[in-house]
Amino acid sequence: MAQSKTLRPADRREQILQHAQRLFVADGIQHVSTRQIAQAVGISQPSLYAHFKSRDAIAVELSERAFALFSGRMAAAAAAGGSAIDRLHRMGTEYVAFGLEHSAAYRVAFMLEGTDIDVAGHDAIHTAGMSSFKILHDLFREVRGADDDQTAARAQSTWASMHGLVALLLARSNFPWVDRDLLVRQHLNFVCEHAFD
Amino acid sequence: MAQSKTLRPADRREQILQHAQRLFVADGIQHVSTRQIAQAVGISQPSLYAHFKSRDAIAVELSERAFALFSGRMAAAAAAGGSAIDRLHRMGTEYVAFGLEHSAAYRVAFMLEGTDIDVAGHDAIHTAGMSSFKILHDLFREVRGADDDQTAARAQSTWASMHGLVALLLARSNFPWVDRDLLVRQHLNFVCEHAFD
DNA sequence: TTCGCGACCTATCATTGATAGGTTGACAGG
DNA sequence: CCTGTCAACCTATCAATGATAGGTCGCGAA
Repeated sequence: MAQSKTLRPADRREQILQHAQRLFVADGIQHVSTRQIAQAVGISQPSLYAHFKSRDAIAVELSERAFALFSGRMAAAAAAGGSAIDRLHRMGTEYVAFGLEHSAAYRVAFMLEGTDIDVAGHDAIHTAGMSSFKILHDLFREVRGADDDQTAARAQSTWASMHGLVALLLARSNFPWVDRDLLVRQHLNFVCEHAFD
Repeated sequence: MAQSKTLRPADRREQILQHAQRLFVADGIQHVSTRQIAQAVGISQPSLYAHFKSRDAIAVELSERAFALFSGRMAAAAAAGGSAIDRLHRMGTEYVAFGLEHSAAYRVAFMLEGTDIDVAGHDAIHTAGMSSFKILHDLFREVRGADDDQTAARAQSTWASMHGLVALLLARSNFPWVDRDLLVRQHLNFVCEHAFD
């Protein structure tokens, strides 16, 4: 090790997160062991537990950070001008782009099969997800001028459509998809075009 | 054990599958250990390996069986009469109903996060999934009278919308969804209504 | 210079999926 | 009714995993 034997805790923490993120993205969260992470960092496996309560806590922290970004992007997309359909379209674009870019975080937050992580117990992720959905829900309330179950159902349905595209592209990457840009563009157009009918 | 010490292999196999299915549905596939399954059946843990190559092979076999059912239901929905939109609506209804009823199988096939199962290597599931998508794709080809990327994209987009609803309901069952029937009905109406515009 | 805190290590645990090799019950041929 | 073969089953064990216990030693404060 060229580096000094001990590091400031915060720095070591960042170092662990950085290596873990790289490994998670490369191999999938559940295929990365604590020993792999420790080896990449250059410390012993039990030393990880001085910085994180558990293996999943590392994944959760990475997701929390990614979802702070997510919330911001969704809010910005909703706040920017344009018609309601324009705003919805922009939110959808951001949603899909986020899911595909931060696939490891997205999996933890919305496709939590395969980890024991219960998102409900992690406020930062839960809050970011709920507040982002609230932005979407508010848009539907505004346009429809109502706050009933029908309106909520439309918002949830729209979310489901967005999620479905991201989730399928991530989970079945070997499927003979058409060109991804074409698919995403057409899907968003379809979902947004009649969203407020 | 009241039962005879040894069973016909086929019977023991069925017995294992039956108990495994119950446990998988109750606790989630990845939280069920081979020892739990063995104990439920009343045999030793290594004895499972006389009947199945691996733990995941049990989940795969259950999924294969469920997906045989799935293919049949999708084909029947497409073959029944009515307008193109009627047929699409019926397929969507069957799709969502299947996913929610056979959630463990659906997870293995389409949400394979959390297991090491590579569906691509399991022909029965892969074939059932592909053939079911082909039925959907054919419907779009028929209605649009074309077989181009646009048409394929519409079919894939529709699949994504269906999947999204099932996947989110399964993965985020604690979310404050509106009444499930209302949500499903409205989602299907929305997806199908303008599908062929 | 010395002392204490804590970041780090080695050793170890329980649990997991999976394998090796012996044991015994059931059934066929005499 | 014996006897040999086959295989379903068992116990013992493995390697890998996430996690914990307890000792060690470098760094900053006194």
